[in-house]
Amino acid sequence: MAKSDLSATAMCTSANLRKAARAVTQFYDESLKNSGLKSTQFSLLAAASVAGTMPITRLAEEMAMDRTTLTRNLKPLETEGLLQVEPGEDRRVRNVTVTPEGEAALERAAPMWREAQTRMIDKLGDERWGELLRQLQSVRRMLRD
Amino acid sequence: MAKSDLSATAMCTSANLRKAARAVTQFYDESLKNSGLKSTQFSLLAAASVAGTMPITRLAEEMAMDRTTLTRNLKPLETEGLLQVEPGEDRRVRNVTVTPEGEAALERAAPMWREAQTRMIDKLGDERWGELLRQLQSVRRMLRD
DNA sequence: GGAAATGTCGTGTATATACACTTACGTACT
DNA sequence: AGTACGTAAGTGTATATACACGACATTTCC
Repeated sequence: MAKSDLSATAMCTSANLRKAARAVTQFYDESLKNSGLKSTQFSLLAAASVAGTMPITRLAEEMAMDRTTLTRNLKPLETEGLLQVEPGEDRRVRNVTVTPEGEAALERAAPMWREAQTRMIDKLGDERWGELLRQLQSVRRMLRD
Repeated sequence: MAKSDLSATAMCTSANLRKAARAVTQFYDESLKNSGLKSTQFSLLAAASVAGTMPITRLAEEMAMDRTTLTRNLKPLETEGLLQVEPGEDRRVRNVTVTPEGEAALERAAPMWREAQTRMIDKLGDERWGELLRQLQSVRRMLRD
């Protein structure tokens, strides 16, 4: 690869996505600092809350996350008592449920998340922000097919 | 946070970015499978190659990555002999340089990366892909200011 | 010339991410 | 009943990510 070929650095979809994800995650983490939750944990907890009781594999699909990654990510939240993982009827399955403590933690964190979200939208502008979200969803949809 | 409030899951900029980043990184990793490099390593090596010899902190800024993260990410590449980290004139500084072996590894991986990139652009369409990249760069620019 | 401030870096710790492999359960077929 | 296949999940291993802290080098300022 010639030294002058910038495409793999400047144009790589994957690298650009990760780069932006790092920057934005730090931005949200800054706001969530005093919530006791990181962005990743807040997202996971919120997703689990909305989903209700749900097997690990299905929740992993929702999050576009490897199943084994989810298993590890559940650990700290489970330790904190924010969610529960219990066997289902089918004893192969383990179901994830947000505990009342988990819901309370979400309630506490929500305003901080909202503050970050608002600042983000202000910075980007409503228009551009909406477009970005559409693009991201579009990407995921394309990769599923 | 009410159970019906989907905004923190469906609309969170941070969560959506990470989600897309996971999906796309896996997509690129699939293509890079036989290169011996992961997406992250390929990007880092490519960035270091383009940058030439450069201190860790400066390279970290280029990559919008925490300095200490970069330090850890350099390890496997250094172990493989793909890059070198050496003290500079200013003895606080440690300079990163891609070795000839590293350049060779980039050459070998480049076609696989290009294949993923092409498939990606095909899937999204030129128009939408360009728009996505602009959005991502826009986000990073906004966060710097 | 020496103290104080600043700049560059590594490590300890904790979480996030995913692949390969294994284990255990359920279902269908004979 | 028993085998074969498929499904759900955990673990081992390796890398990615970042914060708090401390070590050491340079610069600044008296």
